[in-house]
Amino acid sequence: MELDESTPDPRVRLWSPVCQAVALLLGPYAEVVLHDAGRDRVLAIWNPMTRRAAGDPSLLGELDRLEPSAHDVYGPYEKLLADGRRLSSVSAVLRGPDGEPSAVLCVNLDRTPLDRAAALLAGFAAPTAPRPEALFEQDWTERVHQIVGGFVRTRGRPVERLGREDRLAVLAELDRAGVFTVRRAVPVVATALGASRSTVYALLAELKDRSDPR
Amino acid sequence: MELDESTPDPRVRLWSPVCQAVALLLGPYAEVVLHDAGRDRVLAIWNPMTRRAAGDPSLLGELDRLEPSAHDVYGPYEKLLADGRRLSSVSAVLRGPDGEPSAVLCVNLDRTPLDRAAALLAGFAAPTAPRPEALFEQDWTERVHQIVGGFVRTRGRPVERLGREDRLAVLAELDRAGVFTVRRAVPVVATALGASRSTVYALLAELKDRSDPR
DNA sequence: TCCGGACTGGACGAAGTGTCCAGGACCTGA
DNA sequence: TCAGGTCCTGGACACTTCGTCCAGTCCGGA
Repeated sequence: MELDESTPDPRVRLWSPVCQAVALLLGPYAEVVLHDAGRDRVLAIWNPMTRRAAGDPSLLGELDRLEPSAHDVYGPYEKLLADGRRLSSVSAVLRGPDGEPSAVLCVNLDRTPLDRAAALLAGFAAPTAPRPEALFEQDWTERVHQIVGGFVRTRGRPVERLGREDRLAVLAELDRAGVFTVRRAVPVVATALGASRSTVYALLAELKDRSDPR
Repeated sequence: MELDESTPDPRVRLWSPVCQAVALLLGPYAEVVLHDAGRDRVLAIWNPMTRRAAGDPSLLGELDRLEPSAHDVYGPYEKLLADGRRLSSVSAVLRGPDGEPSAVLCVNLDRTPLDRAAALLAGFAAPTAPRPEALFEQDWTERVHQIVGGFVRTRGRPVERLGREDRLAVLAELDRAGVFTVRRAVPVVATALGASRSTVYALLAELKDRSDPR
């Protein structure tokens, strides 16, 4: 475990045993993080999988997805580490005796070994099956223009005359279509929309914070 | 083992040790059958999964699929038992000292437990509702694992034992699938392949200059 | 035991990404 | 016509990701 020794937080003392237990149980492939939700900082961390330590900013957007929920538990949802590892994560809001949120617990489980094991077992002596031939959308540029074009048609006015809301709507659609997971997509979209790169980023930011006003 | 004791066939004495070894190795989920190809009868059987015994007709069409082949080994192919169990089967033509076919060996492996285990592992802590919706290609990470997994299956060896050529082939396939147009794809692929980022780039470069030696 | 090829982590410059800001275009009401 | 908005823009910037390179390590074969 790594702790900020200078400030022995009572919350850490309170929850440390559970965290430690979970960390031990799930072995080297699970990281347990205790967050200070208010300050967006790491309170303590067990089996860290990245370089984060107590006191660091929380990062990783572990607290982003806490949309209202009846129970204080979220997930499991998928996260992707920079080095490519796939994580399954669950989060829980921890409340003090007064019922007020006091910390957030996150458990991040590295799925890679499981995935590998599953693939291994599934492949063991398996019949040489036809490959799951699966192509991506080859020309995503085409797709962008298609979407923009379709939108323009429904609004009945050319790209240059699209208003702010219109552009937001197109961008939302493009985003839903996953266009922005593709490399170099933003400049292409900007051009297709007849807007600048800056504007696209600005609109994108606005979209994000409309759907998740924090 | 069940043998037709009344006719101690020399072929059985000859092949029995191998058969027994295989039967022991693959435990209770594999059946080993020695056929008299000419007479279409069972010569001997280890760990029988059905009621067949030595002397019974071969049934099951185990000898049907022996289309001409350079090597005398066939499969693995899939068979289905009456009770629904999925089998992976391999057959081999066994030849005597004179080079003439003398018997046919079949190993039938019950895949059900493996399939179950694979499903279990794959589902362990799996995200219930992964990331956002997407029309384009929502979980390309999944796709990467599928492609790699499928490939592993055709080669019949786990990821860590793939040779250089194998890896090149997987990468070629991933590339054809357009995986590398996606942001942050390389680290993910590297992890899935159990290789380093450096290696993936190196192999990718080699692929490129094989197809375009300039 | 040594050798050579393949893989690795680390380092690095190049490219791409996202944010910020000081203009400037445009609208709108006075 | 002007003042005060809003929105967009290009440019500058810090930061991340990409792709390359290299010295060191691992490993199988002579």
